[in-house]
Amino acid sequence: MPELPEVEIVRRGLEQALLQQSIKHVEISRYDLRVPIPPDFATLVAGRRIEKIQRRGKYIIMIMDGAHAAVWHLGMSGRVYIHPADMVPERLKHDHVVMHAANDTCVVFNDPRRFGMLYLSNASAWEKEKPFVNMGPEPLGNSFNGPVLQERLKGRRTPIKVALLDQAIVAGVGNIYACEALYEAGINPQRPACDLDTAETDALARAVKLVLERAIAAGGSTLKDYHHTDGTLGYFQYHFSVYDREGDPCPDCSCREKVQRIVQAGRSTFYCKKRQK
DNA sequence: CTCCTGTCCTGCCGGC
DNA sequence: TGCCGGCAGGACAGGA
Repeated sequence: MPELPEVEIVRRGLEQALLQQSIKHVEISRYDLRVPIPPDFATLVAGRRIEKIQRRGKYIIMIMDGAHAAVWHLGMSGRVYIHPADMVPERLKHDHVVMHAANDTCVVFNDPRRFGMLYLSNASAWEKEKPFVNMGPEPLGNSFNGPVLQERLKGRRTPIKVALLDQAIVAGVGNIYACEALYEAGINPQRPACDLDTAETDALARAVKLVLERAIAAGGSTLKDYHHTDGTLGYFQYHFSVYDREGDPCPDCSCREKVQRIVQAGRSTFYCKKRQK
């Protein structure tokens, strides 16, 4: 899925297309996402004006008049297409939700694996919902830095890679950027999280910020089927240092090592065992 | 508390 | 060509 950078790109696209627009109507063809869409979602959203579109971790929150907030997660395979008013969108398999705005912009949520999530909350209380109660700091905000990260890793003997995937440690980091940040910081993904010293957590916090910012600047990464919200492809030029590059030479060519793939907590980790200590 | 496993679901790719 | 196993960006529940 969409990790933080991809979700942020989607958020920006939605903001451009929908801010201050009213929702004319919503078509829902499948309610049975992993967490089902509430049956009255379409009814409650119809006629509402979108006042703000926020992101928290990998979630998008659309604040509407009438004190509603739509909370949206794209899961592993979710995509958002934004069709301008003059385009009649072709109906694709797995288009589960189609929102029509007053200006005839049409927003489509397509999610083959249906791991996504879409529900209604309250505009002033969405942060009290389950996903956000224990969520860690926003990595790109001022409240995330080396000391904060070190504090949050205290007592966690789990491998640092696995800890980075825990949304309670830091929000929005997924499998790709966890690998990339650890490579950038030169830290072995298998190190127990609480063993990192001050200099290392400092380097890691900086690396997390760097890889996320870089990816946002590149327009979100293009991986297999990731598309921008306008349906155009992302940047093919952008590629990862280690993620999905097993056997490739380490991009830090001075170490002359090959990228390794291991499995941690059931998920692939890619790293350079020479560069990452 | 932490940590480990299994599960939800479809699509795609590689091997035979 | 087709079938089958393994794997995929996430998050949660349940149990040790």
